[in-house]
Amino acid sequence: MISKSEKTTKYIIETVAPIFNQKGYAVASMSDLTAATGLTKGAIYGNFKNKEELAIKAFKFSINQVLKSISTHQNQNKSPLKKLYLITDFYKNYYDFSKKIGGCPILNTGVISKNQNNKLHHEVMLIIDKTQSNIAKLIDQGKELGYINKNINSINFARRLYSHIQGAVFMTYAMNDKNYLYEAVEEMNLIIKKELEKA
Amino acid sequence: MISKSEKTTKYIIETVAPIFNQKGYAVASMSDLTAATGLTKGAIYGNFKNKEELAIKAFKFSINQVLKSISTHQNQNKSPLKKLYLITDFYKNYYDFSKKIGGCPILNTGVISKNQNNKLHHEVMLIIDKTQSNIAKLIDQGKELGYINKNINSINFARRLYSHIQGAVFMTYAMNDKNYLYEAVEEMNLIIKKELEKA
DNA sequence: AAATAATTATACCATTTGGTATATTTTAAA
DNA sequence: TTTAAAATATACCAAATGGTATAATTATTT
Repeated sequence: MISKSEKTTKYIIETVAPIFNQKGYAVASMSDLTAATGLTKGAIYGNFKNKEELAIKAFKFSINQVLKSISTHQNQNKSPLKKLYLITDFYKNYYDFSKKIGGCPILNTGVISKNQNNKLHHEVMLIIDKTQSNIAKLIDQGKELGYINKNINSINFARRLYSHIQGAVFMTYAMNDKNYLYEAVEEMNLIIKKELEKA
Repeated sequence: MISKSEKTTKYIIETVAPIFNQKGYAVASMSDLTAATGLTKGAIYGNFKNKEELAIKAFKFSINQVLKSISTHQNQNKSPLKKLYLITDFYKNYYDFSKKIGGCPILNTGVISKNQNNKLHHEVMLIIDKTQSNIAKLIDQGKELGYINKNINSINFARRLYSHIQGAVFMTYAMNDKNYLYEAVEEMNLIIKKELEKA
């Protein structure tokens, strides 16, 4: 059975995640967190060792929200190639989607934690690695099934795709302009068609 | 003649710029700044209205360092098309270059100031706009001189170029891997060749 | 329902925050 | 070189920081 404290632990993480995502570990203050949750420091420190532990769990929660949504979106189709297109398609709505969770956790935490918090930065690297190798696996599957050109470097292509999209995510946020994402997705789709798809 | 205070004002800005660039406006504390400069708060507040004014001037200083270097690099050649290639070429060394000034000021300030400091965020947007229109102008000149395809949208291409490179800048920093920049530059060069250059 | 255990609130801690008034020093002008 | 002005250092301020010990409250078990 689910205990009371497990509920509040979950509640704290969910409530606090967007704040850490927006402000970063250092700037998100305990009073920000108590104000948002309606709880006291006693409650928060009763459920988490310190601010850092909470920040890391909050980051993982935010990331999971993104990964789950991508995964769900992907499952619209079984074909590895179609799944690739569904990934780029997902990012068409990424501005609105990520706004709800306080921005892109990879971009924000990636930049903010770089010179501030090694543990958080490490988490970011793990997620990027994981995401890229998932894309690479998809490409490999496409090769196996004969949809994708065999002489293309899967992990290389995954890196290009990810880098390209994250650039658009940054630009969209920095300039408040969704078109960067739209344009990048269009461009990536063309590249997938030209370079990956077998004639 | 250059007064003493003008010197210290300049000295403070230069010394403090990398700190703001790394930590962001809020996290860079006055004691960080006094420690780095070897000056006291009295000296700093005697030369700047408050921390925010200093942060903005520091950002402008950091940006100017980047823009000047790009400009110098570009001046190796007169041809607009060659200048475009020199821009992408500049970013091959951007990891090492920007490291010296505390990271990429556009990326860092763009992300960190987004939900924190409107004035800084505004400065970021101005610089991105300016940079993109400079690239667009170069493309337009290339059209005039007959080197570049006339039916290509200059500002659109500038946006793509900038977005692409900033993505690689982010990835390079987040992953401590210069290859993202190398790969993006290679890809951009191919795109310039294929889409811009007249046959 | 009573007793125990787990959870949350309160009140506090030392330290640090940005900023300022004033004293001291240094610079530039006479 | 003396004097006025400008710049820097010192000492302080109230407010906020992360964190903790303990008291009060709520869940859970018996």
